[in-house]
Amino acid sequence: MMELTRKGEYAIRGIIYLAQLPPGKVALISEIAEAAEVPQTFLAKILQSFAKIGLVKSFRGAGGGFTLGRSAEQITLREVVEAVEGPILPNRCLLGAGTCERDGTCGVHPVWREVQGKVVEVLDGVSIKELAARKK
Amino acid sequence: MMELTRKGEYAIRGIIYLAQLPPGKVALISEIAEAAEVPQTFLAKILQSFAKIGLVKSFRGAGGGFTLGRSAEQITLREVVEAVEGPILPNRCLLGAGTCERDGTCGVHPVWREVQGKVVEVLDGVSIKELAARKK
DNA sequence: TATAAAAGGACTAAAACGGTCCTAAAGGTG
DNA sequence: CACCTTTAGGACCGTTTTAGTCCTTTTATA
Ligand code: SF4
Ligand code: SF4
Repeated sequence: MMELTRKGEYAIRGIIYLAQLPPGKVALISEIAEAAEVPQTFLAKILQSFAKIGLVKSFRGAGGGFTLGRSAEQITLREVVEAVEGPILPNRCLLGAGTCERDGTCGVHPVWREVQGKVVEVLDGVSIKELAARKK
Repeated sequence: MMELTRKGEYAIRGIIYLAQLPPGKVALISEIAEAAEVPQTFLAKILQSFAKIGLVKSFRGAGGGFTLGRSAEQITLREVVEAVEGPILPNRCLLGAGTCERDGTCGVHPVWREVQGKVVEVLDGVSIKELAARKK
């Protein structure tokens, strides 16, 4: 249960690599992919989607590449994971009231909410900066 | 991320129904399925797998059906979920050392272990008995 | 023996996963 | 301007998982 997909794993590795670069330096997708040991074209898709939401910045043409969209301590692991996997939802009924017609009386519902809360708390508590530093 | 499948949801509903029955009473799969609002043949598969691991007991023939394998307070939500979805694993590398060759130096690894711990803690903390009582 | 269950196995459609590949667009460089 | 570099976007694809159904067999009861 609850497995991170490859996409999520790759995303994290890629963004940590970016965080380990000297600030302002741009990295080629080929460079990131190699360092993070991730399929290049797949990672490209991931970083492109990150660029759209501002998590990273991208530059085209010669001398282009990717950089973090903001400083590494302002990016949490949760953001990265959710950007790629969608919101942390142990069960569908957490999406909104009425998703499950039983949610009013259901005793399990609050348990899922608690699980969600705990996971979010952990993932929100760790920044990419921390992760980048730990690895060095 | 981390979504319970229908199978898991159905399993929980089904087993809670069993827990709400007077002790010793057996329930037909058709009865459970209707009460829990779950596709009958699908639930049958689930309960059959539960019977194999002793989570429920099954009786064939006229007057047969399903009962809990032990008392409801001795069955945790975690057991039910894991029986149907497999172990709680936010990431593959938690399966065992060496699953990811990076796990030695990886700073993210401990985060997943923490997530796993929290989720297991919550799910272990709630028994089917509690859930059955809450719903009544 | 007839009947009433669960058990087991085969099968399926649809979605998600885990990518690849090709073309287009944008930005530098000579 | 032409050319090269690099990301962006879209189409495509094989495999696995999900979410079931259906049919036959076995076991137990009446
Ligand atoms: S039955 Fe309860 S736990 Fe299951 S989906 Fe509905 S509200 Fe959520
Ligand atoms: S890189 Fe780290 S988090 Fe990712 S699978 Fe390997 S050990 Fe786990």
